[in-house]
Amino acid sequence: MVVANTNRDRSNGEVTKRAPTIGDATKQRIIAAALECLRTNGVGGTSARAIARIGEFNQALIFYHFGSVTELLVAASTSESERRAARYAERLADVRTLPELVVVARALHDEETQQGSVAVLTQMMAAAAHSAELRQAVLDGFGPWMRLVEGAIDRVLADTPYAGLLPTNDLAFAISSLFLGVELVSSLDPDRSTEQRLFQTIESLTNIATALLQLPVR
Amino acid sequence: MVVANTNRDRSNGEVTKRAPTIGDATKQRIIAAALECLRTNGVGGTSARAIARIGEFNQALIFYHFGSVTELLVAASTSESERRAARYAERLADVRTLPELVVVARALHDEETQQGSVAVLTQMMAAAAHSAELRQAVLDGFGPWMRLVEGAIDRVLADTPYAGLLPTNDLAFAISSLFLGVELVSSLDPDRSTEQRLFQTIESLTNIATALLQLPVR
DNA sequence: GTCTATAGTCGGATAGAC
DNA sequence: GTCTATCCGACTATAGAC
Repeated sequence: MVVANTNRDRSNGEVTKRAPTIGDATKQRIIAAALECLRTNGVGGTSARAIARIGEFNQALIFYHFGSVTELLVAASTSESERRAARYAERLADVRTLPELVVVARALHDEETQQGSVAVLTQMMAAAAHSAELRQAVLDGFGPWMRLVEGAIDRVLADTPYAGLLPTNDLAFAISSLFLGVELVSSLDPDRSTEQRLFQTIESLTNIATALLQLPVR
Repeated sequence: MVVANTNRDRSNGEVTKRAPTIGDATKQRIIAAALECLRTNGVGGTSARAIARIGEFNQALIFYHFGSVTELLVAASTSESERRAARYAERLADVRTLPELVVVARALHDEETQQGSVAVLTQMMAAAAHSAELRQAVLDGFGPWMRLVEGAIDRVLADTPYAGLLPTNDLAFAISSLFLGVELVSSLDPDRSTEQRLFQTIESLTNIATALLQLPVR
């Protein structure tokens, strides 16, 4: 994967009337192949040719539709972030207590890991090191995600004496980062024992934490 | 970067008498160039030729000393892990209270980020996706690091009612992962405002947490 | 909008001179 | 132990047929 920049999005011409993320079917197909390529081949093995092989289309299509491989990855990152945000929005919507949050977090973690979207994210972050545009796209993707986490934290704290007293945006950033860190380390571990033990510990400590949350503020 | 495997470590022959990590000067020079290349070019831009250009030595030397680029990265990962462990050992040795731990953590975070070793780690994790050997090396590197964090946590908890009651290995894993996650997200953010705010928040919450730690166990 | 063909560059890895 | 020279495959990106 070598960074390059040429013209972009020739197929859309000057004026875009569609929502930016609902491209035509071909673009979606190319994006899907790019994600699959990142997942299975990594950044180092991700090239226009490798992506085209996976998606079974012609390599030149990538340059026609996206201008360069890097710009395709930017589109793929955005697409992936939206998918993730939608999933978290759905799952976190009903969370109102700490035990619920813990259960949902573990389920999401298992799904994300199993489906390989952690692998994609790792590769995206690595690729981001050499394209400011891609770095921004990946960072922008974290925003909505953290806001969803923050919303869930707000609801969990709503019934406690700490409601409105804690900096929930920092808490959301910390919890999201913790989640990300655990996912990344877990993805290196073949048997995932440490990760499973951590989740068990968290679950068994939840009642203590819940009690702490009911404690009056000094 | 394409994964490959050939013979390894021809220069050491059959019997190794030196400690495994104190290779000769040339090997160290090659490892340093590889790390620099990962930092500045990323996985995608890391090749035998690129590394040799940075270190100003001949490209063939890499294959003579390490057998393949992937095996060079394994050696570089180990070297980097040892460097990190030594640094953390030194800094965490005197930590005995929560406020001390927080101060040291922030200082370490700033140093690691500024020196670009977070960037190297990101690229290593991405590269690890396609070499089981490299994945193991990166994972192994986390072990000593987490044990150092665990030691510090043990000392912090020693003077509290929680001494011996909390699963400090899980705590260490969680805190290390949190640290890693924060570093990775921070490395994407150009102005690092979120990160700095988080550390400020943590510092200002330290006294509350210290008070909580003195609370009797139910 | 999709294809083939091609340009020019860079990659891993080895053989063999010194 | 270090170098030059080389094989050959893979890469990005474009031109131009359909």
